[in-house]
Amino acid sequence: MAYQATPRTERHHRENRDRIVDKALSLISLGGYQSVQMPKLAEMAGMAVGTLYRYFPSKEALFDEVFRRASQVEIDHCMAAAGNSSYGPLDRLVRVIEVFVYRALRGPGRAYALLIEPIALPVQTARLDFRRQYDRLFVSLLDEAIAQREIPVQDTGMAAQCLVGSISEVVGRMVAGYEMPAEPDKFLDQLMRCCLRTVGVGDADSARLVAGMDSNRYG
Amino acid sequence: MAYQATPRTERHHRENRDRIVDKALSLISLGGYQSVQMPKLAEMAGMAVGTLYRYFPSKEALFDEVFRRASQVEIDHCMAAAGNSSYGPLDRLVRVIEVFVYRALRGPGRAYALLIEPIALPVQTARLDFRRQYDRLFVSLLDEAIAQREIPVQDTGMAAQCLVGSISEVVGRMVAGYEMPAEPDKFLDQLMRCCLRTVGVGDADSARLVAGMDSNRYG
Amino acid sequence: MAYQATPRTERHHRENRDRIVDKALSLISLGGYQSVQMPKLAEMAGMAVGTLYRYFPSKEALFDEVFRRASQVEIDHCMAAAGNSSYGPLDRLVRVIEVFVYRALRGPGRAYALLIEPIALPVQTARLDFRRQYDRLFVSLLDEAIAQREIPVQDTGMAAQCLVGSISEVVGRMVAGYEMPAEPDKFLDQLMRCCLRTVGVGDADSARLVAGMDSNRYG
Amino acid sequence: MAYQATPRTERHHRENRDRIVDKALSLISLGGYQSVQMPKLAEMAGMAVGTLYRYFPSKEALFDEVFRRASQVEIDHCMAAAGNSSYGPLDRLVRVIEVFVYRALRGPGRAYALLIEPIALPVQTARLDFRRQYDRLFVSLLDEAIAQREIPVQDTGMAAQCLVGSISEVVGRMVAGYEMPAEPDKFLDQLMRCCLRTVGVGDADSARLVAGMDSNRYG
DNA sequence: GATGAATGAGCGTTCATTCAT
DNA sequence: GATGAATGAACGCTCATTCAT
Repeated sequence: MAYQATPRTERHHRENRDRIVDKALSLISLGGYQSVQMPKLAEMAGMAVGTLYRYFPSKEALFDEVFRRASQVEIDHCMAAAGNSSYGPLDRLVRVIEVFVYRALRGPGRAYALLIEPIALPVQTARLDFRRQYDRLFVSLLDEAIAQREIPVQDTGMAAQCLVGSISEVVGRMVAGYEMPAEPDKFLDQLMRCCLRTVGVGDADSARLVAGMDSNRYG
Repeated sequence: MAYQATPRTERHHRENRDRIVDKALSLISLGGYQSVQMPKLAEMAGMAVGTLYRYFPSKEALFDEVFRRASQVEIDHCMAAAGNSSYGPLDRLVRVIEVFVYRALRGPGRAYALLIEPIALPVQTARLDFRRQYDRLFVSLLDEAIAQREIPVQDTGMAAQCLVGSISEVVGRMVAGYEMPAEPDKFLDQLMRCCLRTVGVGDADSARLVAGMDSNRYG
Repeated sequence: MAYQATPRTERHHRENRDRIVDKALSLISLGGYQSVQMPKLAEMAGMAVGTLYRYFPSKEALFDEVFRRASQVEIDHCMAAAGNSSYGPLDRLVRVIEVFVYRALRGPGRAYALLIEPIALPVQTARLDFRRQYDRLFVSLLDEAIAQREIPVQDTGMAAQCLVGSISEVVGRMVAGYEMPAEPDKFLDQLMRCCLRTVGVGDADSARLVAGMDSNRYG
Repeated sequence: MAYQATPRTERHHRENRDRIVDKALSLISLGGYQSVQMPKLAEMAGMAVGTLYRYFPSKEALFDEVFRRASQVEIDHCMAAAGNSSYGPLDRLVRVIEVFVYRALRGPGRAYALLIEPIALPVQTARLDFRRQYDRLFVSLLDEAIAQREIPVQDTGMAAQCLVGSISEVVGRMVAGYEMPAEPDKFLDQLMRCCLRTVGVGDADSARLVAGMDSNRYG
């Protein structure tokens, strides 16, 4: 056999790395970053402490990776929602926000860790990157919406940041208190109207956009 | 002796307490909450470790005080901007946002600590309180603006949270990177337009509102 | 007035000293030696911490004094019981043991502190002195009993130590657990028989000696 | 390889644990429980502080183990002396007391720590257990002696406590002062007579029982 | 490559004692 | 003589990291 993309050791290595990240994310989702202790994590991942350090030079580097991976999963879900080109850009923006919010509500521990939980400064950079990815997603949708004259001309970079900030603030406050809103749909509806106003869509037009939302679609 | 508001011991006590809080805030502004170690702080404040504990029962209690004091200064500035009743509610909202942003830009370390710096959970509560005070301020201005038909009827609680989130996000990203925007005035102008759109003010009307802004007024 | 045994300052000094010792004994009786903290004690005694150190050079010295005074009170009660010369020496021995046991049962915290509570080594010396005083009391009663042929000739020093040990052990176990025996009178009766056997009095003769016991006599 | 009772790591672990306990007992024997400080102990045991905590979850747990081990050695010696069924129960009682006393005289530091040294309350429980084991040993011998009509019917539980108290008191005073009696044999003889009287054996009969004692037998 | 026992600097906190006022 | 704020050495304990096997 001439070609072997992933020889046994390499696959093994990747599997171990994945297992570490997985278990770390589990711990973080349950008890936050500070609940992760290297010996405990090693045991959960079925390996020795020293082995952890073959895969990650430090706890911080591990957290960075965990953070980036978990973020990427969120981003991917939102990208998927944004990518369905059979809808207009504003409809897709609405879908993205829906996905963001509903996923946060269903995995509040993870959302808390990604959005607001205290973490070492260097990892904060990753959090900023995470948010910047949302920016880019929003910017592209807003630029498209402007091109199609669905919303007025505006500084889309700034608008995107405001969207990220608004959604994070509202969702973050909820998950920080581990309280779910009494009527999630109505709550989301109000948040959505604010977000749409932020990009120049009046409440009259919002009504049509949010009409088709169905919370059961999102996992 | 007719007047002795603060006898020597009382003044001394307050001065020590203030010095501790000051030094702690300095440390926090430079290296974040986690960089504050009681022995180090004691040395900086020119006293023994035990003395720290005469003033604060625990590190956590100290952080709480530091946070609340610093927050209160910010809130007070914004309240002052909101209180000038010779202007309409929207004008005052614009002034509050201006103050919020300019103060953050001039004291980025402090703003970072107040807005986004990782911190122990119990102090997070104080941070939430801090944000809720902004909420209340915004809600009262927005309710007034609705009553005067300056903005459309809306969920002002949600709008207030979105304002806090938007401003915090935008300002926080700046101070997290310790980068100042190239053109602060133009930058603030864009942020203001977003905030105003969020509460239902179109860009056409924004122009008038932001016209009178003068960044030199704020310290 | 030519003679003044206790000038004002001296009386004041003694009163302060007494108050310190009293309060310390209260604290000890409630929470043990380790519950005594100098600042707390100073407050209870209505004086400053520094003043405590004008009366006692160290905490240990204070404990020593407290221990000796409290011991002396116990010893005095037992001496009183031993001193009533209208009874025979064995009757008086029985009375002394009764007093010892009943007082311990009524003030278990104090008894625990005097008999078994862990304490700094130098104060242990005072505890040994305390026990030696009981020795002497027992020795004198036993010598008298031998002279009157109520008990056989024996090493009364050794017998006295065994009495102190037996009573302390039995009482100490009770107060250590803060459990009172279900039937104190019967319990004391059994202990008394053991003690009397130890000095050579058979159970037949014990019966007569313990007959007149009345627990209501002792405070 | 047919036999490997203790693989290297296990043996190593046990050796370390033993070394810690040994060093702790040395420190205790010299300076008492309160003289044991974890950093100091770690140094003496040739390991880091953290390593101590791999073997014992807390200082208290360590003390508990040290106390129980040292106690068990004493108990075992006494049990051995009690178990030689070729002698009658009273003879064996005498042997047990002999062993108790002689061992205390030869290791006064250890005896002091086990019997009277001040110690944290939780470990006091272990000390009480230690004494209760002696109780049980004495009770079984006394019950047997009553069955064989060697001693009169009596409350053997109470008698056992009195024996433990008497012996501890007498031995404890000696070791507390680190003074050895001038004539150990005669001293033991007197103590023995007291103990025997306590269980109802007159001095006349004691003489026979103590006749065969030989202090050189005990280590 | 994997192991996991060992490390030790560092933490927050306590409290008997001191000494300037 | 009295004060009580200040002291600071010492405590038990943690846990990310290392390295001999």
